[in-house]
Amino acid sequence: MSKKYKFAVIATDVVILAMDNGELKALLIKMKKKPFADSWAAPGGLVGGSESVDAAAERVLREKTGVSHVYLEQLYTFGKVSRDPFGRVVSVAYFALLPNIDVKLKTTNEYADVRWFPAADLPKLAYDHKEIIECAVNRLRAKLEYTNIVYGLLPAEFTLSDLQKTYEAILGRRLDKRNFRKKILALGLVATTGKKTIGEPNRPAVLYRFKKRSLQNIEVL
Amino acid sequence: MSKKYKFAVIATDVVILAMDNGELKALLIKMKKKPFADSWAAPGGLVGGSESVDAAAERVLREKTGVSHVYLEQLYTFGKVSRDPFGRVVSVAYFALLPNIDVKLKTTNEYADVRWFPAADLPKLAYDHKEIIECAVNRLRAKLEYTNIVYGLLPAEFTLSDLQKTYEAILGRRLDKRNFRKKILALGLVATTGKKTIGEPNRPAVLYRFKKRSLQNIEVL
DNA sequence: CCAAAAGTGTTGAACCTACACCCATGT
DNA sequence: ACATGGGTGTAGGTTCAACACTTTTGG
Repeated sequence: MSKKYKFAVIATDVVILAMDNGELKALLIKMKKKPFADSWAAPGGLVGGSESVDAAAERVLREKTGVSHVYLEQLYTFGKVSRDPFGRVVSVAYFALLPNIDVKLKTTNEYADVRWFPAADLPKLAYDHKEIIECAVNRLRAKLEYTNIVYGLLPAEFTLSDLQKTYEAILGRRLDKRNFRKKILALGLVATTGKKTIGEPNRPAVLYRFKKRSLQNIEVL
Repeated sequence: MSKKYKFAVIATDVVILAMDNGELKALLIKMKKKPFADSWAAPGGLVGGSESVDAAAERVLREKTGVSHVYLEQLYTFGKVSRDPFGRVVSVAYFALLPNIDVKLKTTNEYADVRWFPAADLPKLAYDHKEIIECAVNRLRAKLEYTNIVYGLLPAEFTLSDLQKTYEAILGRRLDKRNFRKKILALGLVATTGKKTIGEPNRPAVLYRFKKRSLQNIEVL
């Protein structure tokens, strides 16, 4: 870590988000090493010398959740000199959206634990990870309003109520059911699958799918 | 530049933008070294070992223009393995907005030339700088619509026509004068100074100022 | 007096918000 | 039968887009 030659360690931290029962959750790992023993943190890792930063973020995501081909976006780069007590580490943060919270959590012996936490109620976090996760949630919240990013948090088929609950959880406010459905259908981002939910103790709901599962800028709400 | 130890060089590139006579311009430097001799590029530099990435961007800006305390925002981090033929360099890009294009350009002997170019009509650029500058202009364009970021491109006192020309140049479309003025005044972001322009061969215009010169999220257009 | 840019209101259309009841299913 | 969430329309207010002429100055 020479000052003279201006080399630095580049790390990536990935804020992994998913909906769980109408609540936005973030995947955190519990650290073993001092000075952050028993602190929680977003999963991260060093960027390899012949690996792009994007590829490193995908790798970290895959190592922790086994998933790939999900929504993954670069968030911000955290470059304060003393953000890591081990030395000069610049972290390029990303956030990932999973369409399903039921992933096998691969708990290596590198970490003491891996768990989902409500994004609105996080434990004490190591490094500047509180700031990073808040940054991710703010970015997601902002993008909900002018893109179709929400597709990243929903499975292939979903009800309009699922969609509305996702919006409400992230925006932190209730939306009017009739106005919401009118707006969503008018935007033409979703199509019915023809199928309906079955086995629930109430009226079956029509299942929809996203016409396109790629990011598009559109006035959503 | 060891693969094993995962060290890398961290650089910062700063896209410096200013309005010039109703046109958005970007400050570029002409390079001397191969393989980019005589190519143009956004000003950049290496991040020092005991310097935050933000501070490095401020330094690069100051070295090229002599200015500080202007709008400066982190843009994106470019981390492809082969983006720089000299070796593994990860670049944290920023963009700066100057309220005035009349700055003394400090042309060191490090570069062959320093000049302003229309952002819509750039020369051949070194590295991935075309992508970086387009990214900056897109970010600026997007933020025009939901923040007061435009203050960064205007001097302390300006006319509503100056403001409108700035919007039009960056958005790339004409705006209706009456609707524009109605909207801007309704937002309450600007106040009159009481002064008027003098010495122009037409009716004097009232000079306005921004009430706050700090970034705020507001539905602007 | 001419050229140039400043300044100023209205109208119709589109959009947004608020709001309450019946429906289909499982238990 | 009852509990649960699914599904549907309208009316009033607000906002937006389109549009042309008069004013004030310098030359």
